[in-house]
Amino acid sequence: MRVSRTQADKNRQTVIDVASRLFREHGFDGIGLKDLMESAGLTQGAFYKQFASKDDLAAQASRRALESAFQRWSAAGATNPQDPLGAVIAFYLSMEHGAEKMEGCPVVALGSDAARHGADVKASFEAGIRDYLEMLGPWVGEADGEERGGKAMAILSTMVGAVVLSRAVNDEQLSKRFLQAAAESILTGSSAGDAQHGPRQ
Amino acid sequence: MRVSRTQADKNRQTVIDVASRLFREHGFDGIGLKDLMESAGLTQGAFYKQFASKDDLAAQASRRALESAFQRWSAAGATNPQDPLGAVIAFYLSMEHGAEKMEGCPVVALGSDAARHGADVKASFEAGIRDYLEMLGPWVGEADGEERGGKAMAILSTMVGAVVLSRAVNDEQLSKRFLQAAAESILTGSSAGDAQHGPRQ
DNA sequence: ATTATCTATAGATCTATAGATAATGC
DNA sequence: ATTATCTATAGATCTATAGATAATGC
Repeated sequence: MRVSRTQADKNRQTVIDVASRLFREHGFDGIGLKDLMESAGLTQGAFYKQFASKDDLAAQASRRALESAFQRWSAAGATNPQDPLGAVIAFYLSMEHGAEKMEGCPVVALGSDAARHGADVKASFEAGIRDYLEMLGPWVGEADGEERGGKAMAILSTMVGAVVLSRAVNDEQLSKRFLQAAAESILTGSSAGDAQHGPRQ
Repeated sequence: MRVSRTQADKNRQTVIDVASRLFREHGFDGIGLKDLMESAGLTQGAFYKQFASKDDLAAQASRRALESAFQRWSAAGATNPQDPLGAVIAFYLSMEHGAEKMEGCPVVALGSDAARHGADVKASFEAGIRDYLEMLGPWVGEADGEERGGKAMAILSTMVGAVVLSRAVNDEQLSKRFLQAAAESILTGSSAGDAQHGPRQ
């Protein structure tokens, strides 16, 4: 029954990966260790040799989720070096992102949950959020220093809020309008709807 | 043991009120019916004569929470008829609001949870969110119709996102900066930090 | 007679631990 | 000899239901 140390390491990574997705889908309290471990191909009993507690896993899975989201941002930005911010916004503020809770932004999927959890989970979120901000900073096309940081924070707030709101309603049309309004607000730098009234949906 | 019909009605309202606060504090999955009912001064057994299921209560408590939040917006806006938007933002984007999860905005406290729940819970959120938007509409000082609606949606997104982000991190200074950056971004209508670099904290 | 609430409980699930097993690592 | 995983289980808690009780509503 015992496996090699490298295999054990791989198993632990798998658990963290699986948890980073299943927590986003069901919330920290919405899925148990039994289902989590079985989704990773192990049994519940193996859990406590790898993690101190469910909260410990929550913190590690949060970190992993934020890292993976950061890589998606990075990849999206690289598709259009002329306008990386536009590229990130195009995927982040899309209905597709709204639909894929499991792989989507962990701040949206678990932000409300994180606020209720301990310092470890919040530390994971804080580190990931700082990474987001550092990536956004050079893209916001503004002076420097404090102004730039402020603008990046405002943009990130708008993005997160728009997807949270779009996922909390039934009406798909309303969801879409939240995403569009946020994108327009960010890209025009001021108000929404300036450039288009037409049939672009 | 039986109580009058009016008393039973009052009890049901109390359960909904209590749930609207405790769900915001602990999440839908973070508190059980036993604690919920005892906090309302009843026992668990009385629950199912009043509600069809826990999800049913979640939907009703969400509606109640959104209504109560709407009234706070309304009251805040009324304190400064010259600048109701500024007044709402002053309380919404404050550290005090960040601290009071139980009485604060339910979209922030339960947005991630609502996205995972059924159509009833989402209907409650949708109705409340539409109320927010209708209130914001006339305040955003923009043309009319679609533009105004878009701007209201972008502003609401920024507000919700900023408080979600500010609650998900440990560093209080970072929390504050999210709230400030969002407020400045909304009030200047464009970028953040234009008007102030000084010691206003 | 009806019914709002109570006590009690069924049946499932939750986190965490204990002890057995079998393969690794020395 | 150590240890990663397994099976099994303790003890708590969860949602939901059943039946008893006692007051209301007719």
